[in-house]
Amino acid sequence: MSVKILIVDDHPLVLEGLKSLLADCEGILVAGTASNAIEAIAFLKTNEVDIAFLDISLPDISGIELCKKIKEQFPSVKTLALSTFNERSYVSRMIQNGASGYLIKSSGKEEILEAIRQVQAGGYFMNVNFDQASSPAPSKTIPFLTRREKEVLLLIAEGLTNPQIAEQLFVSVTTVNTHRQNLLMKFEVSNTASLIKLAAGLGLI
Amino acid sequence: MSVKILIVDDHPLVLEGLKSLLADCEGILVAGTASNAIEAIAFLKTNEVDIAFLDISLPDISGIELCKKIKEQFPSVKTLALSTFNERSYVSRMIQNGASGYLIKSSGKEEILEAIRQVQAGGYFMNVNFDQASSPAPSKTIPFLTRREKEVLLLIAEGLTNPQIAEQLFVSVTTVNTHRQNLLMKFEVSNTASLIKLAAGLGLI
DNA sequence: AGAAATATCCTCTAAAAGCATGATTTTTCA
DNA sequence: TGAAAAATCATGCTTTTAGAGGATATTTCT
Repeated sequence: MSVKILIVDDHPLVLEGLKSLLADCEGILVAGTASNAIEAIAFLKTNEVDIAFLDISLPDISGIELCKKIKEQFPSVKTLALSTFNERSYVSRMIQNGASGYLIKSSGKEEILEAIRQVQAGGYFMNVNFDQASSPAPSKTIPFLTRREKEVLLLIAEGLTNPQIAEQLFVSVTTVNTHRQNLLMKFEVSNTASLIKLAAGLGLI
Repeated sequence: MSVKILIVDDHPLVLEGLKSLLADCEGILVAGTASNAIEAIAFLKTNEVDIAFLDISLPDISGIELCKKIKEQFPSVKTLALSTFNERSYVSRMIQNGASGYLIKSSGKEEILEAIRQVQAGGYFMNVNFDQASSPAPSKTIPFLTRREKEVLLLIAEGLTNPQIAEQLFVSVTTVNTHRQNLLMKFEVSNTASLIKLAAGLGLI
């Protein structure tokens, strides 16, 4: 019995690459592919799948959200995050949402096969070569942000000043400022530049 | 006579994808692949290549720089930029550096073949479906930054204040401030938050 | 119902950033 | 070698941020 795999990625090249990489491996069957979350969910409703490879950046909803949905609706499907070296920081979120591991897209064939084996056996898989040709940052986890903090962060990123944000959100400037201070605290930075850089790196804005 | 192609990308998946996509096309031969700029240059020194597909984000130097180098050392090699939807803004730089066009990685097989045909015929190729499932921003071009401005931008992104940057660069605070103002002007923004967000989106930091 | 988390508001101070205007020196390159 | 571009510095002013300290509603969840 082959391991049935669903690949979800919006880049045909990645789909093709993974498919061709897995095609000639015995015991592995690429059951289908999807280029967005809707397609992925639809496919899972009508097909049996063992492992789903989820790209983290999808056109409709993020792979993180998709992972959550899949785990809710199809708990038996194991998920593997597919991330580029830029998106590693997402990975912890994925794991929190039930993913069985992640692969960076620069993984070689052996790593991919190893990941499938591990996950199919009920284990976890993570690329270990963390800080090679990529961000030297210790890949921080995303701080937990409240609804309001996210809103404020977004508006800051859009270039609004505190007074403008206050107007937008119908609150006082001091409130906005408090949220701002909390953001700086949670991200452990001391100014807007660092805040936005980090948030951008984490894909939050 | 087949069109000889070199693919330069640090993601094995993309390499595989392109290779398998082009493998069964007559008149096209994937002469080789490289996962970084050094390998690419080395390959070109010893092999004949018609078209080089260049990923924009490479581990050593950017595809943009690589494009320039290739054009200098191997003027007969035509280059095609490979970009993800996030990196479109780089494209104009590529073109300025002599690229014959660009492909977004979400291109389908037909588009890729069409691109090869066009470029081989001495023409240019650009994906036209610009603003579909991607950034709603009008995909700005990267403003031309001077050496010093890039340095300052980087230090700002690292969270340094003007006085700290001045100390780092052994110049006065007013100088740093001037560079900062110029950055804001060139990016057409009015504060650090927007600046960093834009710069991060363009992959500059 | 009650604790905990979240959101809201306040004052005050100092530091930093943003904006305008102008000028000199150094590099770069045609 | 000259013109253009880049880098340097200055002054003065306004707005915004950063930081500290505290306070009161409002949700949320057990």
